[in-house]
Amino acid sequence: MDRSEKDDAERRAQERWLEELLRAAEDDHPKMTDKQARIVNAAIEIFAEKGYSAASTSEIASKAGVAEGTIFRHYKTKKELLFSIVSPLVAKLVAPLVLKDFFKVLETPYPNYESFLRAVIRNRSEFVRKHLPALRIMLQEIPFHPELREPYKDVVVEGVLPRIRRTVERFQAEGALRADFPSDAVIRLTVTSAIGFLFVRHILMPDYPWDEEAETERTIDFLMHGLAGPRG
Amino acid sequence: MDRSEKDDAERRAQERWLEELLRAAEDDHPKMTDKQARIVNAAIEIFAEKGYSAASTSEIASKAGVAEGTIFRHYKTKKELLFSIVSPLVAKLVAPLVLKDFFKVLETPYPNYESFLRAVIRNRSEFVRKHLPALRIMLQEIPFHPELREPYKDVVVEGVLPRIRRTVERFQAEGALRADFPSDAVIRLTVTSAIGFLFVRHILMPDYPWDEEAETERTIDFLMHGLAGPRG
Amino acid sequence: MDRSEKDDAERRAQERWLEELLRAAEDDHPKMTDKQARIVNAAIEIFAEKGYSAASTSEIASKAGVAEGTIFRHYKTKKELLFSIVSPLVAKLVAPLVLKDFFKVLETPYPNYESFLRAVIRNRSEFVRKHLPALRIMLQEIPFHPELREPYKDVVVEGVLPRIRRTVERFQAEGALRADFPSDAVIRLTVTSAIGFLFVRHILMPDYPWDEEAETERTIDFLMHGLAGPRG
Amino acid sequence: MDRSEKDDAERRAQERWLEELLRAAEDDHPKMTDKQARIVNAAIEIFAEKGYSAASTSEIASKAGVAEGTIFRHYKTKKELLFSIVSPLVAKLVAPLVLKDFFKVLETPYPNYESFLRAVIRNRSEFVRKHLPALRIMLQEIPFHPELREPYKDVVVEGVLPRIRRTVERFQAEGALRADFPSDAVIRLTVTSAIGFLFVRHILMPDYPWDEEAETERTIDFLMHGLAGPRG
DNA sequence: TATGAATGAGCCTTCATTCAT
DNA sequence: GATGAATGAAGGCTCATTCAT
Repeated sequence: MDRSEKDDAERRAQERWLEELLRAAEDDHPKMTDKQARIVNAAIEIFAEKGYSAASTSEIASKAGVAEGTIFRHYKTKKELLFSIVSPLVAKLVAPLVLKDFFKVLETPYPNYESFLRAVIRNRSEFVRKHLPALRIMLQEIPFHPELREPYKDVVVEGVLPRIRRTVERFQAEGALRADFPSDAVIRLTVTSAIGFLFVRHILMPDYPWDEEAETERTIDFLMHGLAGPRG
Repeated sequence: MDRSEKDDAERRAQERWLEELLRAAEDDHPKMTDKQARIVNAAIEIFAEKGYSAASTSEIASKAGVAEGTIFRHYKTKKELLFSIVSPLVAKLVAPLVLKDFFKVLETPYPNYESFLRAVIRNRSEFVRKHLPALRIMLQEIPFHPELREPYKDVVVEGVLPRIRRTVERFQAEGALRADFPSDAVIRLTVTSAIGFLFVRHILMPDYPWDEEAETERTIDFLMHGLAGPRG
Repeated sequence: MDRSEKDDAERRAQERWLEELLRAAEDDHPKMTDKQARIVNAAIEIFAEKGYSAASTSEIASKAGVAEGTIFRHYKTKKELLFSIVSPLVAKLVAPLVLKDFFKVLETPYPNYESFLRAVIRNRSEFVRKHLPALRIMLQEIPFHPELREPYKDVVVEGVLPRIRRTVERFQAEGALRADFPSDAVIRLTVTSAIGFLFVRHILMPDYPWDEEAETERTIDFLMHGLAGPRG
Repeated sequence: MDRSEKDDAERRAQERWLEELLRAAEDDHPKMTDKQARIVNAAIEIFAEKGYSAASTSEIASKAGVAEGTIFRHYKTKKELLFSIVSPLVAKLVAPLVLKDFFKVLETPYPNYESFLRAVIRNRSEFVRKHLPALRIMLQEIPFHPELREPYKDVVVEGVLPRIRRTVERFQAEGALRADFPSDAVIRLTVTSAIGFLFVRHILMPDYPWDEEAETERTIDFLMHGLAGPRG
């Protein structure tokens, strides 16, 4: 009992620490004039509502309560306005993955896939809630703007993925995750389950009376059972 | 042995039957003139490539090798052209769900969640491969066109979902699926895992050297373990 | 008497022949629709009146009696419209200079700088009268559009000028033109006098009651006296 | 010999005196703040490079290193800035013509068309070199701004021209200039030859390796031969 | 006096749609 | 049915000009 209580405490500590870490990687919002902020907010609203291409700068201007020319004083083009919204978001999504400390938690004496998932899912859920409209825009526009993906492609494929793969393989070797799946499959199933949850929760059915805590736990429980190793 | 062999045969029969059923619900292609077909194909290509709003009818016309006016002889508006592509697709996606026979398989003497998943996933994978560009367009445009969702909303929420829920709950009652999850959670996890697989397989990483058969089985295995009941 | 009468006849024949030659190099006007012609005419009028940059396509459209969009069906950009007016004009100005036969007249048994000048000045005067507004535009815009000059630069500098130089030098050697000037100076004085006349006549003071015939002769007479060699 | 030496001395004196006179009519440059001077210089550069209409005040401001608003503190409008550059130039070009003393030289005991031309051409050549970019602008914009010409029209047509005409006619009567040309033709040929030289020298081919002294003399020699009277 | 953010009219250009042939 | 010239509204963007600081 003593032992597992201590473990639990450890795990909770881990989770808190990771959430801290993730949260820390997010604050920025450079100084903006009042007008600029209104432009960005109006743009987010309208891009989210009708899509980037179908949104007109004149509509954005009038919703922001500024002259159309004012938009172009702050952003050279409509596209630059879009990118000013989406780029930092993509950056913030990738940021934690490249933090030196991000995966370190899994190398602690009490490594724990479950705690890790919990921390990440919670944090990302908060993140999604906070940036929902801009994320909608990002999902819509990323397919049409390679410039948004390009800078991160190599980082993810060559930097992040191998690290995750190694981590997963260690868990598999230790018997914590099933070893009959290639590590890539484990990653895929983990990620789609987590993102699937966030997508359904925040985008597909945001108005469903979610018990977020419970649903998060269920998703994790489902994942852990689905991926459990002999020891799991 | 005899028993399980018989069961296996049954299951395979079920799967085949369901795949037949799903496939049968798909053939249509109303009579189109050659020109019309070229217009639609060009539109699919260009909508997929740059999005509906950013695509121009003149570009579609020239890719289709017809005059611009010809498009408007067949489709009153650009939007009607979009809908002529996307609407039948949405219909075909919903169609099997409302087939009287679709869930009947689950009421047979050898009900089997796993077989059911296998049949559905395989069929949808084939479906996605066949309609990939149009599905891309659908995913892009559905958020901006309630008219595309509206006709199916009630059917799904009031017709399909309750039926699935009942089915899942029967499996839970029988101990085939875990009963500690609400049926909605079971459905959500099932659907997001399946769709997640199809999305990664066909849209996110279509060029990855997939072993489709194996990956499908892994996804099902993962799901079954994640959702296994005491008997599972 | 006989002799000089015969010479005179020869010279007149030469002049007629050269004028023919110059005139022949000019007819084109590719097929244009009525609308296109109206657009071009309106553009010429307005470009001439207020300059290319200060002219607006909407004004051109309304003067041409067409919709603004119609302009851009025929000319991709406003600049292309400008060039469609000016480019052929520059071409036509250079064209005679590169004709094989153009300077041949000066190699005939009765070479005659004077006749040559007369033919050229008369023809160019007619040319200017015919294309006055477009020439105005050309003069205005050529400094700002190297693309208009570039194609002819080498042709003139390497092809035409040396030929003129040789011709002038032959006249100088024969004593028909003064030999104490470099050939380049002779050319410069000839050209500026001729163009100066055309400029004053058609652009600077088009409303002055010119006796064109007399003034042309005076210009030639002035030139011939100014450039006369010992034999002249 | 004595006589002609004395004449030559007279002539050189005349030339020097006239050049003095012309030069004296030019100094002005009203007091300008440093900023204003930078604005004007930047404007000259940019107007000359791309034309008045195509130049933007913001580009001028940034080249001048001042804020955009600063331009409008000194010049109510962009046009006023243009005029502040061009108007004084036009004035300076006309100024010598209306000087009481300007033609007086021609009424001295040793009147001399040639000396007069030499003095004027030299002076204007210096003038052009000094004000080249602004002169370019003037040439470009004068056709579009009657306000620039208007104030001088009457002065020139009614004041200056008749005086020149009288002078020329006196030379003709004296046999110094050919009398078979109307005085207007003599004036035209003189002016276009002189301006033609300056134009070719400074604008059309500023990079040609001019021997300015020799070329000026040739131009004058050419003019004098072309216009020589029986006595010339 | 100097600034530069803000303005909004107006520019060039695109585009869905119409219609005479 | 098919064409493609013509349309004109609307779009993104520029620019001379104003004004609070």
